[in-house]
Amino acid sequence: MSTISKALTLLDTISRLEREAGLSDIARHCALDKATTRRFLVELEKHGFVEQDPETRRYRLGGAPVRLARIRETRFPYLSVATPFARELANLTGETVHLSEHAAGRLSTIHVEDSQRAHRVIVDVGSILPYHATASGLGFLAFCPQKDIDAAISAPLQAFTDHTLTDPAALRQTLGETLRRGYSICHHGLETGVVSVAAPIRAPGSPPVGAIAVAAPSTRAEKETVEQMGRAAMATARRISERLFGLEQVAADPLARRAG
Amino acid sequence: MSTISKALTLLDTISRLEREAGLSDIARHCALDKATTRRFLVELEKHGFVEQDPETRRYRLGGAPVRLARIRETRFPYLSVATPFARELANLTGETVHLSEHAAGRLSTIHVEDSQRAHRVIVDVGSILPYHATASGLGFLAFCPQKDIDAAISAPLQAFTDHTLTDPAALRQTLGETLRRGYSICHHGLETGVVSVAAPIRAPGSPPVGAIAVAAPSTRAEKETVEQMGRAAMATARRISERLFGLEQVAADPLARRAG
DNA sequence: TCTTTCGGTTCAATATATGAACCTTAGCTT
DNA sequence: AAGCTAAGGTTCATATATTGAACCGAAAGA
Repeated sequence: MSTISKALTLLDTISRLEREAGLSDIARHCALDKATTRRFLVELEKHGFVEQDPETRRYRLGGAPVRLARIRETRFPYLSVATPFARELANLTGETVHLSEHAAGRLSTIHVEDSQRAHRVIVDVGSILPYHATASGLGFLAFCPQKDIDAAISAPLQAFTDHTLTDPAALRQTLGETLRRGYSICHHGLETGVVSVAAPIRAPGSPPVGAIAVAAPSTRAEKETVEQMGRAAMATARRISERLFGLEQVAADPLARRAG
Repeated sequence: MSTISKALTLLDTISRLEREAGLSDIARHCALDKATTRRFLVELEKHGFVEQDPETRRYRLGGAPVRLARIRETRFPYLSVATPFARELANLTGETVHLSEHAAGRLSTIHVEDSQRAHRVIVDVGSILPYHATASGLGFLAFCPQKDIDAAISAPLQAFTDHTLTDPAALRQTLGETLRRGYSICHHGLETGVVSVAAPIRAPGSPPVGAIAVAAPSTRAEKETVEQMGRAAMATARRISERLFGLEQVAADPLARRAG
């Protein structure tokens, strides 16, 4: 194992510890020699990734990641990361795939991979996806904190078709099912003749950052096909989430584990 | 130099690049061998600190720091505590406010609240603030122990403009004035046409953790305005410090700790 | 008081990092 | 289309950084 890997694993271990820890403690947790642990800590401290409390001599996570995270946020390449996965999912399912981002309290389409088929669903880049009437919206909302769900449901729920879910109680039940299932299903919610499935792109400790959805004409959407697409969307969303936020945290998330 | 340091320096270099960069580019920037650079990148990628775009094969900052930064924030909520105060200060002054954190021996910008005006100062998140050439740097350094001041002044002092303070004696005098005044003033230190003021965010018994600064175009920076902004920055910094560390400790005599 | 454990250090043994040379592919010039 | 350049990536003998048992002094328990 490379030195870099060992050091970054140590950093990860420190980040997982509930409280600041001493040298011997950290060495034990990482199964590393005390001398090695110390050298790693000193190097990491030089670069601000860990801090040592001058009084207790215990070590804690440093401030350097904050700067990196802020830079990352300003350049957040959500689109370029997710696009290849979306294309893959489009190739796999043969249906139109679209990617949405949560911003300004709304879910908006930021990328579309069109199905290759002549008879296909068209989704416009830039279109707003209502929470209650799209698979993306449901898949996103189901994994949000309760207060966000309450806020979304307390808003007026427009009926786009006669299948659109507008009853708060029914909506809550659907969200519960979605949460348990790991992906959402929406029949004719926004437009008749369209069935879609979606799964959230999830951030550790935050609401999801967006969703990825597959939309198919209902003539091609038998129960089994819908389930296959849903599972594929969920797997793709999971892979995107892992790429965006790191493997460990997503894997450690209890909800994600339950879903996977 | 240790492998860890080299790898973390590489990471830092990547974070500074304007755009995603290719392998050879990064190797050149870091003055490292291409093979070494590649191995570092692979290791860093394994841990999510860098990402490689599968299409362009270029490398960029990864998502792992986001997770670490979140953890850091839950334990030491500097950013989330200070941001509302920064916004308030920006509203009050009508000028761009930026917040910096001290880590790895450098002061880096971790948050910016832009002025609402069309003619305003632009500050990039992630940028490094030299001690001798920015209000943030001066405001931070003035409240550090003497040995830190000596260390900072003994380093080469680059002249960014013809107003940049590069004379050690003049710098020491400015730091003394800053300490007595409670906030720093910097005219055209890093860039001509910009005047800024800053005050340190202080931790009891330790050097400051960072600084908060107001930056204005010099056309709007008359003496009285600068003094107003300085006092406002100082008051804001004090309130942030109090929120982070509690009232009593921050209120204690600052100079008593200079020996530290 | 004695014992254990702590943070931290040393240095010979050794595992790991290194980089010149290499390969393949992509894009540009002639 | 041939020829050139520079890209990303790989190999392996050499060189160097990493390793950890043994060590130290201090402090916390017994």
